[in-house]
Amino acid sequence: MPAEPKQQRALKTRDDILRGAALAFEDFGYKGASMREIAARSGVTLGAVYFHFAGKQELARAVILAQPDVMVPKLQSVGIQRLVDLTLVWAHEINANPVMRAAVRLAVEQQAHGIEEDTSFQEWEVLFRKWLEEARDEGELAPGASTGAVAEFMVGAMTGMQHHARLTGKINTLGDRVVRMWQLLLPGLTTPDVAARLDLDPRRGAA
Amino acid sequence: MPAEPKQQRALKTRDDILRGAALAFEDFGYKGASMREIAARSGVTLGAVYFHFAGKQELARAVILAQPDVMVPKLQSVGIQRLVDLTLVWAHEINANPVMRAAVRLAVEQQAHGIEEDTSFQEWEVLFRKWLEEARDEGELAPGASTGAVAEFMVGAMTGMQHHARLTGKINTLGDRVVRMWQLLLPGLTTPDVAARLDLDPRRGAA
DNA sequence: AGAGGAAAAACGAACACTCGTTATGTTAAG
DNA sequence: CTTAACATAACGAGTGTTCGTTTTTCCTCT
Repeated sequence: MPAEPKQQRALKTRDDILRGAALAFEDFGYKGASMREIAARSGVTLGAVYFHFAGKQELARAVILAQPDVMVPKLQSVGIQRLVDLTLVWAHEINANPVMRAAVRLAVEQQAHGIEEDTSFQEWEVLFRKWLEEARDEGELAPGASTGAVAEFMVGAMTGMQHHARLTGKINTLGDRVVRMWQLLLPGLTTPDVAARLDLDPRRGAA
Repeated sequence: MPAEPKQQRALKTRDDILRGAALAFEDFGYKGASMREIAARSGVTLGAVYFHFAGKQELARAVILAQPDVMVPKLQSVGIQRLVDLTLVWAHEINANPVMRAAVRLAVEQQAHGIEEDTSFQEWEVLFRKWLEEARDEGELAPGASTGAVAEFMVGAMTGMQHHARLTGKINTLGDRVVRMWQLLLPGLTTPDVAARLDLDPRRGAA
């Protein structure tokens, strides 16, 4: 951030740029989205973009960091139901918020462009394992389930599902796909009675 | 292919270029890999690259088409075991063959660059469902399982796992991850006795 | 209240560079 | 000597970024 904004219109255009950048990054990826395309989609000129952001890298990082941490709160459920709700909220947010979609794509493409900021992968994995262990403490998990391995697999599966849904153009089916994932996973993850009383309605994602 | 090769050394350099292109595409993606980088990694100059390939698009398509269809044969197993073996061979091939890794990345990135050639997604999904239905015909599947939904999920999960393993730098753990996927999926997919007699050794991937 | 001015914000042209591609030159094989 | 196989150099378009300029906003002083 080369300048702390001191006028309200600055914040407005800064937001416009962030949204425009998200749209461009989502469509073309980091390398494919040009600063001119970003400026065009933001409704501003190149100079304005460089007034608010130091360069392309920081713009991408700003998009990644703009994904709200709103995901975690708002959920008063506990145990596995909380884990389910987390994925449903994630699915809902993905196809409601373009900034979130761009952030996921950028985080996945990252590696070479010095963004680092693992932000999504290890963070999600840690979060998943945390709730899994809480579920195990409440006796909801099947005896053989390893929380680390399950969390690792779920993070990969979720990003893969998002990828698959985006490429096939059916991003709006993400919620249903998440539900089907749970229907497949639950028998091996928990006891039948726990699985039976879980609420798998994708509409739980809209908090 | 702008020229059918008429000398043997031409075939050698053509292979060098294909391998160099695969390495570059794997590291930087389609847009990020420059023709100069490809030429450098191939040990030749730009002119040689353009003598053997018409352009970047065709070079990428050649890399994709170079992935051997060796996956399907060599497996004399049937039913779900065959499906398991298919994923294990895939995992083994991924971290043994750089051309395969590049092909997967290119196929996943495709979309905008006019490569099309879906080659991986719908094809894999069709293949998976085919073996799933064969497994159901042999009575190995649990009554509630939908072959279409399972195949769709597995394709997404597999590409997601590959992505996750590559980003975290642990591509060699792919086989173990595939095994853990099956351990999670099988309880909800088949009957306990069928699951018990399956062989999940990742070394089955090395045909 | 209203003119003056400084700083903030946005503009737009230009720079240095890399890109994919092509044209031309040079070497090796038959 | 002819042509295939490669090397070298250049072109035009597009890239990220910089910079001088203009416009807008806000604060001050009479």
